[in-house]
Formats: sequence, C-alpha cells, structure tokens
Amino acid sequence: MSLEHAILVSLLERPASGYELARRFDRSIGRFWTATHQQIYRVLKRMETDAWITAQEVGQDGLPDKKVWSAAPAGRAALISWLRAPVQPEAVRHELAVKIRGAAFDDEVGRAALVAEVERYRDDHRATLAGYLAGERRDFPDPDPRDARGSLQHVVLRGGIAYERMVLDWLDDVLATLRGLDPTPDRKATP
Amino acid sequence: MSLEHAILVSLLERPASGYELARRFDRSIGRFWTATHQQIYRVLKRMETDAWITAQEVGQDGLPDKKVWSAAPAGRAALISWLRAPVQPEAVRHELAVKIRGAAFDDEVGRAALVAEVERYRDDHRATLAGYLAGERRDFPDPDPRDARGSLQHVVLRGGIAYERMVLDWLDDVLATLRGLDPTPDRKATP
DNA sequence: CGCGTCATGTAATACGTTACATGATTCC
DNA sequence: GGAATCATGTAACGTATTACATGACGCG
Repeated sequence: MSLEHAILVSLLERPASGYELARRFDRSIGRFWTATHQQIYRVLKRMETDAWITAQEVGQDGLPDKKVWSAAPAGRAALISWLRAPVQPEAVRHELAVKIRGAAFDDEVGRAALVAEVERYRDDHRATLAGYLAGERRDFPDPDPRDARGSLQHVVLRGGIAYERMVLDWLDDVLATLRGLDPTPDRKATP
Repeated sequence: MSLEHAILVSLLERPASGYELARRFDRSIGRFWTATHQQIYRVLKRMETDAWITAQEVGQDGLPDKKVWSAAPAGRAALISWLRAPVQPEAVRHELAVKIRGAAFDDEVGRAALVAEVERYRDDHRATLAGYLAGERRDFPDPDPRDARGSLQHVVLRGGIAYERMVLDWLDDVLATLRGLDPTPDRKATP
C-alpha cells in the first residue's frame, strides 16, 4: 500500500492541510493516485502517531484554523526506503473493457447505448488531455534539465498525456468496431 | 463494483468452474480485471443465491468432480442492465509515478536503484506485449467482421497492445529523464 | 436567506489481501 | 518420493466507499 507514500511526496513538494491534500488528490496527484478526504484524514492521523509528519497550526482570516502538515525526518526515511523497494505490478480494473466484451451478449439497443457511452467517455478523456496540455504549457514552458523536481513532475505529466492520447486513439477503434457489428446478440452460450 | 459482471461475461463466453475462472483472471480477463480465487469463490456463492448462475456437476477421470457454472437468465439480465448504465470513471493507482516524483527527494544511490527497477518493469511490459502479440496472431489471424464476439475480444486486445506500447515508450522517456538528473536530492521542503 | 465552499471528521458496510487448510493426481 | 497442479474453501485483517454530521464564511 502507498497512500502514505503519495501523501509524503506531496507534502515534501509542499506542506499542506488535510483539506488541501484532498484537493490535490482531486487534481494533480489524482492523475496517478486517487484518494478521498476520509482516507486522507485517517492516514494523516496514523502518520502523525508514527511521527512521519508534523503539524503546524495556522490561523486564517475569517476561516477556522488549519493544521498544515509537513514531512518529518522519519517520514522522509520511510519514503526513501519504500522508493528503493521493488515496484509492485499494477492491479488493472478496466470497466469499459468488460462492457465492450459484454456487448457481444446485448442487442442493437444496448449496443447503441454503449456507443453513446463510449462517445461521452471519449469527450471526458479529450477534456482531460486538454487539461494536461494546458498544465504542461503553464508549468513547463521552458524545461530546465538541472531542476530534478520539475523534470520528474514533467515526465509523469508526459506519461499522463501519452496515456490519454493512446486512450483516445483506442476509443476511435472501439467506436469503429462497435458500429461495424452485426446487430444480433451472441446467444451461443445460452441456446 | 463489477467483479460479478466480469464473471458473467466470462461465463457467457464459456461456462467454467471456479478454478477455471480464477485461471482466466490470471490470463486473458486479467488484462483488464484482476481477481484472486478467494474473491471469485465468494462472489460465485452470492451469485448462485441470487440465481444469476447455475452449476452443473461434472465428473472427471481421476480428479474430484467440478462445478461448471453458467450464466442464468437473471444473470444475463443483470449484466445487460449494467452494460447500459453509465461507465464509471476509473480509479487510477500508478505506484511507479509516485516513486518517480518521490525520486526528487532521494539521492544518487536511490536514483540508481529506481533506474534498475524501471528497467525490470520495462522488461515485464515487453514480455506482456510479446504475449499479447502472440495471442493476437494465434486467436485473430484472419479477423471476420461478422463475428461480433471475436471482433469485440479483438478490439479489447488491441487496447492492451496499444497500452503496452505506450508504457514502453514512456518508460524509455522516464529512463532518459532519470539518467539526465543532477545527482543531488531536493531538500527545499526540509531545509 | 439559501447555496457553495472551506474544514474536519465518524460510522457502517463492502471489498480486497494474505495466510492457512485439505486432499487427490500427475509429472519428473 | 517430492513438487506442481487441480480443486475448493475458511479466517483474519486491512483498506475503500458511502452516507451522515457539523459549523463557519462568502456570494448573490
């Protein structure tokens, strides 16, 4: 597991409150690691008892105080030891692929619904790609290879961009395939 | 959730015992949905009580009897209603991306270890791609657009192939980036 | 004055992972 | 004779998701 580690990386990049972390997990870090605020608060609590992070209370004008968390030396050490451990193979969960193979057992109506869903899904990914490209122009207009942190953030972003482009091409392939099918459902398995 | 649905698609494609399903989830279906035998047995039990699937006891020479599961009409109906529901956005978990961004806070030794890990990871993905391409040559040597089931299985496989190619290209980019870094860890966050 | 956002949580339930368990067969 | 595979599970634990809860502030 490594929500802890994703949080440590984020806090090393810049200290943050639990709420701010949750928003980062909705935006930039969410590109490669998702988490909800409930998970984050629970893990922050555990990390504090382990002395991986320390809080600083910060008063705000008109808003309740917030606890700004920073990575402590023990947290940095835990992160580094995890960084040097072998990468676990990813657990793949691709719901759309299940639906596509399932479409063999649905009829014309269901296939049309799936085509519409794939188009909507493609629109989402187009928007994600546009957001990544805008972020790249904003954050990396003039890459500096001596800036390790920036170079690493940039290569992860390029991975997101490559992923989205691949998905968009594949979704075009999926749509062409779905549209080219005979409209009769496959009933071989239940005659 | 949709382990149930992945199982239904698999059983509609071909009835199977729990054990056979677990092996499919290690191989072909595992490309886009992973599950262990413990999960599968638990879900099969639930699906049987819901009358989504039915078992047929099959005796085997020298081996214990096996229960061969098939999708029942209620299961097919449940699958079709799920197929027509909106696709949920995927929850992304990309451990390697976390490690890459974390590498900004590790030193030369840690970066070298990460380079070695990325190379190993790239070898795994090369092997996966080779396996997909071999499967494509074996199962789809002469695609027939009138075969809906085959066309849909094939487009999902092409998605896997496109994904692996994208990952391999990106890993080359990652390696070039890691090798081009200044070997000093980034300590701005913990001065 | 109601809605959205900032900010922080608890509780219940569902899901996933790891380890353990059993017993037969086939292959080397 | 030992290892691997077939076949089916149970138990314990940890993680994730969903719903619920609270309260202050700012905007229109």
